[in-house]
Amino acid sequence: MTTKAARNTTENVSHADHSPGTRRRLLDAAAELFATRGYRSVAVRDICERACANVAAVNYHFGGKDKLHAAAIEHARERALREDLAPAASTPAGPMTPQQKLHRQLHGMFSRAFANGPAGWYMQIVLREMVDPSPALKQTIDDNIAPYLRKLEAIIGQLLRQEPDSHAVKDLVSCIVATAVYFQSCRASVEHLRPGFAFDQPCAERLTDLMTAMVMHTAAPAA
Amino acid sequence: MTTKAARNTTENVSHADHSPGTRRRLLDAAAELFATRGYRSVAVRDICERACANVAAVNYHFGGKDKLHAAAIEHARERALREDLAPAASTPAGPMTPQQKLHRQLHGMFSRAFANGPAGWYMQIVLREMVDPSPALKQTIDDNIAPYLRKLEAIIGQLLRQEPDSHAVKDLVSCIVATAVYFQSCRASVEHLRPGFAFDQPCAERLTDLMTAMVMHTAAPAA
DNA sequence: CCCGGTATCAAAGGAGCGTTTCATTCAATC
DNA sequence: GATTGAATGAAACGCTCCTTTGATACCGGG
Repeated sequence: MTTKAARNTTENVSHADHSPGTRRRLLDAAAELFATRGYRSVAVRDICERACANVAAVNYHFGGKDKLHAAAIEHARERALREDLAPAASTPAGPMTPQQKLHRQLHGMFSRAFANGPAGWYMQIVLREMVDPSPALKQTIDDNIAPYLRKLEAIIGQLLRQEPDSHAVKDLVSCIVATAVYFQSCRASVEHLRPGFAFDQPCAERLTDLMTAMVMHTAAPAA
Repeated sequence: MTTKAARNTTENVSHADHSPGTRRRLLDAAAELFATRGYRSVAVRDICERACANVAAVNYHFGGKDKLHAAAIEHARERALREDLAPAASTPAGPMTPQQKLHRQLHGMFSRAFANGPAGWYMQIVLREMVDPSPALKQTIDDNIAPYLRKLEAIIGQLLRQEPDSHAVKDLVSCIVATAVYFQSCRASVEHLRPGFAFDQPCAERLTDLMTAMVMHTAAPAA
């Protein structure tokens, strides 16, 4: 921290271009590995090997594995915003029905959860965090998960004509999140239980439709 | 040190207390800890401390942590069969509708997942295994999970009038299992996201009904 | 009383991992 | 050219954890 403060006083421009890339490479490697394997399963040595950096670099640039994890989340979030999967669908122009809003939210979640490459890292890290918590679990939840779930609760509460914090609404949201978490964190089990299961975008569409239909049917059940 | 102190003060008593047998105490302690914290998070020392046994006892009696885990699953399975939660409901006398069968299966799963005490250990260990695999993941799946899921697939396939190995059926089963896994393995996250959420039997009933309704509505959707 | 197998115990071995140390390289500054 | 501080690299430290070792206590059969 003293080094960073000294750097900022002398050269306040940007530390991004001053760092010869090691910091950035560490963030990319960390985001990818944390997304695919979770916090505990990834060793600092793994990240440094992939980033072609020395093991001491993590502590030098970030101050520890936990700090790197937090920084990787923010890094992945920015990358996801920049190179989004479906930027075209971001302006549907016009008011959406609650069902459309729901489908849109769920599609955003599942398509990112099943994405390959940097665009999916953020969602995948955050989903992993729920089953394999880092030391900053509560912070991650408050900053990244809770806001998203509140949006879902609002939409589903509207559809069900119930309070967004009722058990009925929150149970549905939990079921949706659970499904995303499951395919993210139980990949080995799913591959053994459902050989040939494809973790791809068509699958994401299928699950999006299933979850949307589940909510809609719960809101307006059959006779 | 607490262990040592406790043992020093009650040396002879502890020895006489060995009546249940070290092996049995290890199995109980292992099953409970594996059920609540998963394979990796539980240290052999934790199990031995709870079982009032020496750390070497695990390797002496079982041959390693992984073997103890496998034995604990079998031990928990037998205990669950012996002191079941709802033995009364085991003889409903008469043919059941597919919906009744489904509700019964799901209630068995969720009530055990939310149970306190030995009756829930087996289900909880097996659900944990999916997100926190032990070295014998595939064996555990084949022996304990896959048969159960095939039953669910048969019932749901019948309800949906689709092949039990179709995506539609298997996706529904995955969603159900995902929900059980979620509340089992994301307890810390759930407690932070839903303060006051009760991991009790009424909650198990609620989720059972929700999952049953979800399948029924998918089988016969509203107009 | 001795003896051999069983069970337990304290202690240490050995591996993996996060972190630290310290020497060195490099670029900018004076 | 010397100096300064950031950045890197190799090695090691400290810790946790699973496992092993060798000694010891117990106990039924010679």
